[in-house]
Amino acid sequence: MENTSADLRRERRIAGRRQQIIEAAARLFAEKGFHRATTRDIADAADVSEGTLYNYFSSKDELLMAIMEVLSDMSKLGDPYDHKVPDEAREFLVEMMLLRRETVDRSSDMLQSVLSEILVNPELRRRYYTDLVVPSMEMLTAHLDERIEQGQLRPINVAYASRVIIALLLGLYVLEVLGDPVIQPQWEELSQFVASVFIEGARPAD
Amino acid sequence: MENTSADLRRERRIAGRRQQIIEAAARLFAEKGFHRATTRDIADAADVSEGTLYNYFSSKDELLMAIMEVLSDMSKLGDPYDHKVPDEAREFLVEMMLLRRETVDRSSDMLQSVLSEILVNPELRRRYYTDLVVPSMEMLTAHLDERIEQGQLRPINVAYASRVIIALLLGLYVLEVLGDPVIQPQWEELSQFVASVFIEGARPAD
Amino acid sequence: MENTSADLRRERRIAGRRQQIIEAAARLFAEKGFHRATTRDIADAADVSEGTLYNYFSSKDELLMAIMEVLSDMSKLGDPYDHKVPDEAREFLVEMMLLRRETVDRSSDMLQSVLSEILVNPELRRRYYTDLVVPSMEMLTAHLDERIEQGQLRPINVAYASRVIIALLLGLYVLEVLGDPVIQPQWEELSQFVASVFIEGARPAD
Amino acid sequence: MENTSADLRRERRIAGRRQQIIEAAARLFAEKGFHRATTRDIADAADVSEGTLYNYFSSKDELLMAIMEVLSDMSKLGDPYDHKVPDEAREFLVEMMLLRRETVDRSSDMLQSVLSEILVNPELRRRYYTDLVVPSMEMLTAHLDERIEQGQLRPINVAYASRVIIALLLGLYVLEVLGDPVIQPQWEELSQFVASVFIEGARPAD
DNA sequence: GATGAATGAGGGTTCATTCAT
DNA sequence: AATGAATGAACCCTCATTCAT
Repeated sequence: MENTSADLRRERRIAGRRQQIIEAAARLFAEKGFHRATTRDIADAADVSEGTLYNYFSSKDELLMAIMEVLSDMSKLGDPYDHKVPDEAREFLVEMMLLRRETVDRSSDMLQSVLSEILVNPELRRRYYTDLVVPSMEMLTAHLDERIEQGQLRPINVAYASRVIIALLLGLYVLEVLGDPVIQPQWEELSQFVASVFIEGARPAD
Repeated sequence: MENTSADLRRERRIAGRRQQIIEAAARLFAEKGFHRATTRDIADAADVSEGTLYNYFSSKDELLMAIMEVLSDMSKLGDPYDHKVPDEAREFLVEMMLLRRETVDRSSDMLQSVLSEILVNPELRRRYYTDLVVPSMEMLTAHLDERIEQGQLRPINVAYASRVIIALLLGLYVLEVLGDPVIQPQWEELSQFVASVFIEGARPAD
Repeated sequence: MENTSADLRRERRIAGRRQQIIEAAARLFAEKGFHRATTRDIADAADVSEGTLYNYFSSKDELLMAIMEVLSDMSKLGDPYDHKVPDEAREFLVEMMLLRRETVDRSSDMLQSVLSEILVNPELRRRYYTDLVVPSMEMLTAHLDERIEQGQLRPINVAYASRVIIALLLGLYVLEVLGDPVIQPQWEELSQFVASVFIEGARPAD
Repeated sequence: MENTSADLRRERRIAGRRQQIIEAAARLFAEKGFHRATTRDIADAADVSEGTLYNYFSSKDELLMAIMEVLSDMSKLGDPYDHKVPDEAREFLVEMMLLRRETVDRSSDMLQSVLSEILVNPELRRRYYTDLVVPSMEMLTAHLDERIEQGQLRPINVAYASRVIIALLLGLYVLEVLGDPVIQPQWEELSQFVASVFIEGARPAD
């Protein structure tokens, strides 16, 4: 049975290498951009040779796709709002934004590395939209529908609403990357703000 | 003073060439991305030689900065909401989004060419933030302040509100670029939706 | 008119460069083989930069094809046996072999560079066969037919005969490349020998 | 003596592996050329690992030399014309060409794999010439000498004659590789033709 | 002996930039 | 001012070879 254990160890090492490379690449892509990060940079950062890099990924593009896939897998881990869904719409929104914060913090490099290339690489764009945006949107739509049905929200257009929410989260992320000094440190207050406006509106009390 | 007239003509020709090159570059950057568009591509598209291109811009990066500058100049053309500011908050929001549509439509290539590089190029990022985002944010803040003062809005946190609005517009633009089939064609309805939720909230009528 | 002369000069320089590169490449391919000669080697030998090399040929393969083309053009310069065709079959054969000698001597590098790759590169092989072998064979066939008609030769199978002669020349060239010490220095005697056997045979006089 | 039998088995297995690898290599070298066939290709085709390949051959070049050696050994298997040498010169020539056909058919891959590299690799060239060409030439020379002595041929220059014959066979092989549609299928007729011309010449009967 | 992951030198190719014309 | 040929650094990728298991 030593075989099994040896094989296991090897497999783990291999899986480790893959992840190691992906993480290094994500870090560098986020830092200097996909095109300015050379395969040598990545290999060095991942502490492997360039040759090894190509044993795991058939091209630099493939490496980007692999990052994309990790992101996609991370978001596929089931409905993030499922456990203990707050039964108040406002709480739900706040919770959603806090979850978003966690996700972004955990996958910051990958998100950023992929984001800028997305705007410019059709294949990647398609995958991002179908694998990440669409599922999020559908999940959100379903939740909103339910809220409306339960009378927690008035019957708004959920197609628009989910787009607006997704766009808002995306946009806040971009602003954050641009260096906005407010968004990240005051995320909690911002969440409260968003929820409050979304639920109550900004019209003056009569 | 034939000199003056000749000089004028020359200057105009030069300005013309400059603009010609900038537009070609923006088109290509938007289409294939900054790094995949070669200086030869740009020269060809602008109908000049590569050498000439370098008579007008000292480097490819400089060309990107020039695009950035045009964008920045376009947004500096005074407060876009100034003329006939609607005196109702909802109208103001709708108007703002329709204006945004126009701006985006007019400068789509430039916006897209710059956007993906922004996420990855610190210098560009800084300039985009200070030259485009901050001014927009300040203008918006001022307007919101005024609305609040006039009692058209309740006293919300304008720092957050302006960020949320900017983020929303940015995010919608990104979604649009990603290929979302709803946003661009239904922009007017979306504007109404956003204004409606922003003003009245999504809470059910009691 | 200075334009014309300048243009002319430039065109000549360009044509010169092309030829310069082709010759350097042929020399190196012949010496070390297509695969062992690097583009840097070639550029150095041609006294240009590697970049320039790619301004004239889109790839290393293309360079090989260009050599092939030169060879093909050289052999297309009309029937080499046309002028003063000896009216005796034996003289014709001798003349043919001496001509062959000249051709080989003049294009030795190109021949050798192309030959080894031909055996291994289908596209090149096809081109060599159709562009060089077939025309030679047809020309030879025509000549033999004529000789037969004129009664200088008995009615042999010309399809076989031309193949045999072409094969013989090819084979002698290969042997020469292999370092055979007899063939090249004694080419004239060899020519006489071949003609003599071809015409009279090696059967003992009765 | 179980040792002996085990050793024997081992040796046989080893010899088997060696041959297996050589054959795979020859096949691939013939198909795509020495440089385009990677060690991985060869290992896969031979159904061994790349590591194993290097247990049997110290380098890729060595593998080519091994193929060369096999070829050389095959031709060393004694005078192929020895058994029942026809006592007529014409028969001898025909027989020789038919034998050649067999040899070529049997070792086609090896011949082709080695041939293109020969033209380009000095060491290989030397070995091919001394190990294969020279012996063939000597054998042929001896035979011709004998024929002349026996009065079956007139006293031609055997040094030239043997070179011409070897060159012819080599050249026909090259033409065949180039895709000539006549040579291989009509080898027998071609043999008759060659013998006939060689013996009787192509001069018209008076 | 067998394996195949790891290596890294080196290859072909691209492209921003320069400069003589 | 305009050109475009020339440049060469730098990139992505391949592959023969090694070596720990």
